[in-house]
Amino acid sequence: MTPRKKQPTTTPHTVSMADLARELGVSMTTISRALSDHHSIGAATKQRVLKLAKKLNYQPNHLAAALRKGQSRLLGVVVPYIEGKFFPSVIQGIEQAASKAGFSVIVCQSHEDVQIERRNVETLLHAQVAGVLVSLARNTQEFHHFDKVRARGIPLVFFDRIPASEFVNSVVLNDQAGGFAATNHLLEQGCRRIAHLAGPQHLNIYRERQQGYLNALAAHGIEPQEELIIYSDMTQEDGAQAIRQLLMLPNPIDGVFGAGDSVILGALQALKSQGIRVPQDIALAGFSNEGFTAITEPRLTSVDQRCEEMGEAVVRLFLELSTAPEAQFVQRQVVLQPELFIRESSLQVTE
Amino acid sequence: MTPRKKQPTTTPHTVSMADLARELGVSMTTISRALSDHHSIGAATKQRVLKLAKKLNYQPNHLAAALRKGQSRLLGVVVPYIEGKFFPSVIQGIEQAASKAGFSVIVCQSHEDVQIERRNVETLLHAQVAGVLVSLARNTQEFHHFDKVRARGIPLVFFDRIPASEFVNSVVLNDQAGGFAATNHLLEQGCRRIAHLAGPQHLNIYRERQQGYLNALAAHGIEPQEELIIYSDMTQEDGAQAIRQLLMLPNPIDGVFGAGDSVILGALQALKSQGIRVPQDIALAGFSNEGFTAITEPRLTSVDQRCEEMGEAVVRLFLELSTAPEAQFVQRQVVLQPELFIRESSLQVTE
DNA sequence: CCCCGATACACAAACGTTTGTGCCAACACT
DNA sequence: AGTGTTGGCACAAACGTTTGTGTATCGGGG
Repeated sequence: MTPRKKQPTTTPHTVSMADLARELGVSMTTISRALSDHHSIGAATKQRVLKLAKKLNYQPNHLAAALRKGQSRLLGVVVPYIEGKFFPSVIQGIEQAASKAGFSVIVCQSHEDVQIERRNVETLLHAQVAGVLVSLARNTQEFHHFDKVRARGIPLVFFDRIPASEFVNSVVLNDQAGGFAATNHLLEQGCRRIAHLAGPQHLNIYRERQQGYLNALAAHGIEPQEELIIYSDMTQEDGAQAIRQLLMLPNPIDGVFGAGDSVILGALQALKSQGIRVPQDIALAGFSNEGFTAITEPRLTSVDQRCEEMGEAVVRLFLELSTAPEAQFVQRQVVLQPELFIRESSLQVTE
Repeated sequence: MTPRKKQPTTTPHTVSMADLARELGVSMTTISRALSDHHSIGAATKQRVLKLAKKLNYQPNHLAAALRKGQSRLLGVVVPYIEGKFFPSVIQGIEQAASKAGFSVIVCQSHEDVQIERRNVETLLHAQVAGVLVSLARNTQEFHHFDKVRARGIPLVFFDRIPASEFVNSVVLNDQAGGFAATNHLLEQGCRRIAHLAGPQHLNIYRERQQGYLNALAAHGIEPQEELIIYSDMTQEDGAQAIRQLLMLPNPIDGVFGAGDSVILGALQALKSQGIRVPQDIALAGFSNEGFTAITEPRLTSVDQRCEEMGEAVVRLFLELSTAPEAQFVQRQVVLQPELFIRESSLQVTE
């Protein structure tokens, strides 16, 4: 009875640096340095190591490296949600730029809940990420959960939805320019009484969009009217509700600029159900350039947010922070320029 | 001159188990076991450890644990894309179930490219994930890049888009039942010549949906017609193109079942631009229950895919595989039942 | 001939956990 | 009193890297 070896159903023992070292009769130091192209290793040795590594299909254990070096090649991202167009596109930009720099990306959703946002940040720290990239939940008004990130000396970058009046690094769209462009466009199309469907004012983006709206009115010498500004959470239903409210005003409106596309979609549906023509009676313009803006009838004019550029910019900022740690103490803000996509919902109002 | 201590601008030295041990005058073993609720540690000691850990704000280094234990608490997900509704929702389900089980989730997009898919798998293995969850890219016809995953003994679960004729664990929707339900519904509404906008046949989901279509026809004693089945990549433009082609047939059609919502959206737009009424002249039904199905006019009937349930099921399957490694050698397939959402695009065709 | 600086590599100590094994005391049982 | 059992803890070796320091050999400049 030949003592047959037990089947290696156990862990297939991934090949480690130690194996390479034994095989080549050199020390692990040499292996490590050869693989990371250290200058103190001869070209010939490097070649031998590389060759053997390929032959044995050596896979570096990044965990061990991360443990030893105290930092991983993982990037953590926290976003409110990943439905719609904006965040997926930004994430796409982040992934692309990150992978170029040799980083992988973890994505977490806060679902607009600061509680979950807190947990997400914890999760990411647990995963020993090298950086944390955040777009805030709607109800985040307090930012202590990010202190831990800074305390660990990990770069922290906010994008799009950033903390108000905090000393942070961030990438944002010039929302004010976007709001201005959209409103200005409506004005140029002949609108004179333009309503604004505004978002929660503690979020920078909605404040800025509204400011753009106000500036555009001012630029055309039009006095803003309080009754024309409707605040809400920007859902589709909110948009319909707002329209019902606006239609009850004595002086009819002739245009609406919404700080989001969903709210404008709701407005459009409410208008159509009342038999009001868009854009002939009331012109519409939204914000975000969501996919469905090209589906509705008429198609919706909207402000595009340069999503992928934003993702790339976020990663660039992260890389700067991580290579120059002293830069932690200066505040950086990158501002991207939006672009207005003009479609039928706002065209040919006059003539 | 008091010799003031140098500012600790250096690494804030995160508190480790060693610190706890020193503070409490016990060994690290005790700390580790107390924290993981090991039975050989006294209740009193556990309390002391837990209390101190909280007080010092001890954060476990999961990297070290993963290194030691040879497995992390990270789950890798590869999907073709994260736009639209389906994948975000599935991911949502995955995240939820995973976080309950103490896992975090990394998401990668293959962008429908098998090359990138390969790289994604590599990335995930580098990140030392505990499991790999995949929905295939459109052009993935060969599966060797997944061998490495199995070789490392890491659970591998496919969902929705799964390899044809491979020995794998998977979670899928009963696409055939979905195709049947949609087509059957059109038939019940009075349609008799129903076209099918089919997808790439090497993808299981599209084959199944088509089979459901054929079965429904057969169940009503209707002979399928080759000319009524149009194959494409299922984009919006493909849908419009297909309609143009179908309208040139001598015998007019009275219904269309599309294997996706985008392709049906294109069809709807093409029909409307030709002045053909939906659903009076031609009824429509799609697949996926995308968000925009409730926006179009008329709203689109569509098959819902139980996205979140799928995500949960995927994680459940992963957990089974990882706790019972011998189960690696049996094939498991979970099948979810779809649900038909009936809207105006298919209603009241007759009478 | 001596010293200096490269060049090329090895030693060994980290990084922060987990875990098999060993030790000791206390207790219960025959 | 001797034997077995159990509870409670410590020792030390892993896991797979990275890296500061040490130490040869060699060539060339003084």
